[in-house]
Amino acid sequence: MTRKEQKEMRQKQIIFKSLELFVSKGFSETKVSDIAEALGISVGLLFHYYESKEALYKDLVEMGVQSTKRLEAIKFNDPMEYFLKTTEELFNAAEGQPWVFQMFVLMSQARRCGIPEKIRQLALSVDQVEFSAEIIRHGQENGTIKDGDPMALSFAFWCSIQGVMEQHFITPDIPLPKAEWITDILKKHNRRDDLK
Amino acid sequence: MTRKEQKEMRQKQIIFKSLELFVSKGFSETKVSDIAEALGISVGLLFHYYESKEALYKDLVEMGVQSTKRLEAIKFNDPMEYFLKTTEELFNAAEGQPWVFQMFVLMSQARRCGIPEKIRQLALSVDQVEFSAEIIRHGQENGTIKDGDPMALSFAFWCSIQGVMEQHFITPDIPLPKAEWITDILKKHNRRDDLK
DNA sequence: TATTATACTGAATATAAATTCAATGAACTA
DNA sequence: TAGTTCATTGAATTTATATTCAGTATAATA
Repeated sequence: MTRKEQKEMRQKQIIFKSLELFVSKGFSETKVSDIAEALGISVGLLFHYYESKEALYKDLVEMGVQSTKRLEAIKFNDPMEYFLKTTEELFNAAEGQPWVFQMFVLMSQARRCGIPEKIRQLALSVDQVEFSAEIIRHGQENGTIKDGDPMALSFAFWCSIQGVMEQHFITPDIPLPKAEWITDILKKHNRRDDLK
Repeated sequence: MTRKEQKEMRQKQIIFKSLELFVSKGFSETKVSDIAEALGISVGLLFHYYESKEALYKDLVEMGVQSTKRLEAIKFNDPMEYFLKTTEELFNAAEGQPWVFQMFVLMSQARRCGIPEKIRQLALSVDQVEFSAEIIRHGQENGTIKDGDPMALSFAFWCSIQGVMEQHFITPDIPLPKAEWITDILKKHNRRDDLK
């Protein structure tokens, strides 16, 4: 194997394994020795590739920023379609490529206190809530999304996605919800309260 | 002040302040010195009251187990009423008595890896998802709750609550959702797809 | 009031985990 | 092939933090 190949392979190994560990155990709870052990390499080698545990984590958050931005680029005709597509895409990804949604969980983790402030700010720099609130406003105008503070609705939607993603990581045996269940948080249902 | 009073007051101080810190920063990220400093007492005194950081955390989780059980005791006539009442209660509590919902967040934290295994098991011993799935089954029978795997629906509901609670702790400025938005995840809406 | 118990402190110790480093061997380069 | 670079290791070092401890002050008790 050539040097270049070897290096790239190691970097990928390290990135993906540490993502997995950071997401399941958290930043502080994950020891560099855990990562090294999980990869079957020495701790020293980790420091050959990353100058510090923090730098490794920062690289991951930067990856997360990128993939979050990609979420915002999803094309859609109707607001509700955006949320349905996004949710489906995330839930599907959760099955096939674990890293897509691990990323999602990581980003939320990184926004909390207890994370080195610089990295935290980086993670806070992308924010779906505000972005989606704008789309929700359109949906309210064309009558497909229920009334209410768009920020609060957006918040409710994303928190739910977040909650599902995180919990799914902990208990992967419980089946994921259908995307429509979650988007029902936003959807305007034509009233027929008389039934009640 | 009498010795007894003094002791009780200190214990309360320690419990509530450490709950606050553990919830916002996580178990490992919270140093015992952080807690001591936040209370304006010496580190030594903390160890006078609790034999270890772990024991302190365990006490909190035990409190959490109690309050979770209290949630399960809520009286209701109709399944949807249970979920609406529960959600409203939680969201209201989130305003007045922060500890109620801090507890909620703590319990989820405690269920993750990275927490001493014994404590983790304690936190896992109460589980709203299974409990609520049963209620959902009733709701499906009487036609008020949408069709689908009751476990998955219950999971979706509780994960959403979880997500909202956690995020609200981080960004308390964003208004909390209306309880009905969240319960719409479960509610059976009479179809009128022709509109679409 | 004298004695005892205990709330409390700050510094000392132990420990675990991040980081550094000197040494080894395998791939490149001339 | 000889020399250079770099991936790799394992042990040494540093640092951060939990825990312990010897001593002080304040409330209870006789």
